[in-house]
Amino acid sequence: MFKKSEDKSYKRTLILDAAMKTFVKRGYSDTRVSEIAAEAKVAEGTLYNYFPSKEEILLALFDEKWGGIIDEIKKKISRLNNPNDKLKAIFSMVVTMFKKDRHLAEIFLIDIKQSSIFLNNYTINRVVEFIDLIEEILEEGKKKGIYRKNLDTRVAKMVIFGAAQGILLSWVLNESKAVKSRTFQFSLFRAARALKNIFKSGLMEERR
Amino acid sequence: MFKKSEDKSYKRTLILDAAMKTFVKRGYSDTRVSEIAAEAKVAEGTLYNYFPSKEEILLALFDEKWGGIIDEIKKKISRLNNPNDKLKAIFSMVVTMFKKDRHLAEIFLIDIKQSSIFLNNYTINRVVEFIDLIEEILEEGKKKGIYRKNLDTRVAKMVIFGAAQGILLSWVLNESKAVKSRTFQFSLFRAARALKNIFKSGLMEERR
Amino acid sequence: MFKKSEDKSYKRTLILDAAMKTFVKRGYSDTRVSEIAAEAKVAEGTLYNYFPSKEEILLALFDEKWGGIIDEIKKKISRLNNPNDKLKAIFSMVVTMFKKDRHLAEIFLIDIKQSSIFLNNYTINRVVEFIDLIEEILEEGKKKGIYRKNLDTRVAKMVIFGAAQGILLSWVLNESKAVKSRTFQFSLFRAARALKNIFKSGLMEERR
Amino acid sequence: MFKKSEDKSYKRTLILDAAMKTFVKRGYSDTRVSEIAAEAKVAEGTLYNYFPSKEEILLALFDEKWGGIIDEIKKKISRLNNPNDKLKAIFSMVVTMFKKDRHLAEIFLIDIKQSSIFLNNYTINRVVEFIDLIEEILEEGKKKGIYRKNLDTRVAKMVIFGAAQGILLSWVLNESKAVKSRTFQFSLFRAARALKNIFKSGLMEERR
DNA sequence: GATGAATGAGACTTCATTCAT
DNA sequence: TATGAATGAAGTCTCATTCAT
Repeated sequence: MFKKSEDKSYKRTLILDAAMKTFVKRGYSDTRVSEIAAEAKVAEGTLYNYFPSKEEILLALFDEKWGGIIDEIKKKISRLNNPNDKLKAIFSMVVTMFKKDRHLAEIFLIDIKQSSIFLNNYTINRVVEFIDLIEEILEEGKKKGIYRKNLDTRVAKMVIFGAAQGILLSWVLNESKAVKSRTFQFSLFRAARALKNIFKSGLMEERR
Repeated sequence: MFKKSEDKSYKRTLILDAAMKTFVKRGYSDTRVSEIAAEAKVAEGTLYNYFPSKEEILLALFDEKWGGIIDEIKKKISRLNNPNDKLKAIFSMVVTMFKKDRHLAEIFLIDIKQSSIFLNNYTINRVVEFIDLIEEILEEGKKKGIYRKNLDTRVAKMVIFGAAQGILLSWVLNESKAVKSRTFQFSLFRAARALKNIFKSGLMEERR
Repeated sequence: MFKKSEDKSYKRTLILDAAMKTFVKRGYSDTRVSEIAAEAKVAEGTLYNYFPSKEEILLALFDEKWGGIIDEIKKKISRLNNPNDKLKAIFSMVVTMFKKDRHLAEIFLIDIKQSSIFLNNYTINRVVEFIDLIEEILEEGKKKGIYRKNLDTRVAKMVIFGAAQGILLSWVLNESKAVKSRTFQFSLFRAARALKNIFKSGLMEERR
Repeated sequence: MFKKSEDKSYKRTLILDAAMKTFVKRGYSDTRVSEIAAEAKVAEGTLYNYFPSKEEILLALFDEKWGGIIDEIKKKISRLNNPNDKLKAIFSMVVTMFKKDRHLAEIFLIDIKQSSIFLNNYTINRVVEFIDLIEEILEEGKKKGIYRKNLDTRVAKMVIFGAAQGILLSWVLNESKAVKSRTFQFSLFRAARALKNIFKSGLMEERR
């Protein structure tokens, strides 16, 4: 009762959350509409009162969940000057948000290449937007003499993005306990700190 | 004719190559058995003379293609001493192989998390094996005083693995031309060199 | 307000009219209950306060709209003696009514054979009643020596009924403009006159 | 075995025949794909090896069954001169064909107005083609002084077409035994002869 | 009574797998 | 062994009907 009146799109959110959970767990193609419905605790038909198709659920998911993050990130870093602080702010926000909304982390990992849904679709652009944002910061840092003159920013942005994905993957798999290995055992915050160090100083021991 | 008699599993290879190409292009779930058959230029029924199911094709693929790489990598780095050289050798081999077999690069990108096929399955272990190989090298480097004492190797290995994935993604997307953006414009070799620099010295300008 | 209180079954009529319009436009099976509700400007649930099911709406429609016509026709021709006048009266009434209520014409065209609803159902009997009425008139005309002795009345009634359907179809299609062809271009009254001539004298030039 | 090799599109024909039977019995929208499959004694999936959708089955049906008749009719009447003979030939062929292929008669009765499939679709043109063919013959008859000068050919063609439909409807319903009434009891050939008489001399007793 | 969101049975269609040739 | 038509389980989606408000 309470929740319902609190937000007239309560069910819509329920469905999006359920979809996110299942898309991430099994992948888009292997997720059954019936699974999303069961997870959301509504009838299958109800999904179609809120979204015209399974595909539109995925697109809405990207648009609303992921798009929101980017907008927040952009607002935040616009108030910062130092490129280092900006990158740090980005990671800090991403990590914080992911800690808050576990499934958000997982959407970061959905394979953006495979599905033809994404290509020729503006949704992927929100991801590209994020990636290009990193490149801008790196370029700015080069101009200000903070980053190496010979830093290849086009490569670096993918490295940073990939690295972030890799860490999240570890974290997600670690908690899902699906894989038992030394590989996956760490806290997200500790990982973010380690990541910062790697990009700050590389892997090498300080030369004297 | 000739080829056929040369190797009694000629068709098997044909099918595996076709499967790799299509799995990578459309993802495992979105690939139709008929597509694999068409790509391999055999009848659908023929596939089932060589593999008991579609899933087994994927497993064989990982096992033979990817597994082969790991074995080669292990052999190669066992002859090296310096951890830096080992990492460099790994990347060099991966890059070279990917240049040679374009689709191999793409399999690297198949979402290893999504498919429930992979979890609870020994196949993922070949990937984990690769990732853990990196950790071993990093640990060795720490012991030898080459890498920072405070390097979190569990994080670092995922960062390196993710970074490699990110670069490959750029490369693959770049050539598919599906996405137009500053994001994806570079050669694989240049990228590998840039990656090395990032991990060697970080992003920062050398302090004097 | 006024209309509402004027007739406690005001909504019932609204719904029947809306149903007729949509059944005719799209056919019974392809008409959605939601379309009827929208056309009637009531909520879907409201329909079920007046009719127990979609099917019952169709049956009520036939019964009340079509049945009314037949009753009127029967009353009218009971006051006539000459079979020719009777047939003429029938056509005249049908044409006049169709001009007044466009959709009534269309219901005449609903395929009475297709829907299993109609078979084993008394509704079709109102149509059969109409058809048999024609036969009775023809038989009467034969007895009175007005129609040919060798006229096969069982065939003739279907011919007349079919002819009337054909003309209405032309008229309806003509106005819907859906089909562009010489086929469909004429006024209903002119058509009725032509129909009369055909049945009066056949197609042939008068022999002298 | 035998049948199969006799015609490589044996199954296709089976399916078309089954579809015709069921479409006619229940109407297009109320026919389930599973019913067609059952009638054809093949699996549901098999239908989709021959037709891309249920709708395409209907279109193929019209095109091949109905289209074939029109072509044959056109060829036949092109060898005749007298408009009366032409009309007679048309009816004779239609009747003969319908006697041979019972279901063909029924397709003649499928509601050509309801389904939006037919409008804006060339299929309906085959029906219109048939109807216009009648008009041409009537016009020719007028020019040659065989038919009445004041015959409205646009009306007459619909009357003739409607009449033919009416007769076929009687015949079909008669055999289906679904409706018990004096209405439907006659042989097709006798009906055709009666039809000819009606159009030749009208309903009226010969005036002396 | 009126509403329209929720429901779920059942429709069309896909596609991995089988099997007769 | 190779083929590809046939199969049918299972998927996505529709829509008549119900029911809480």
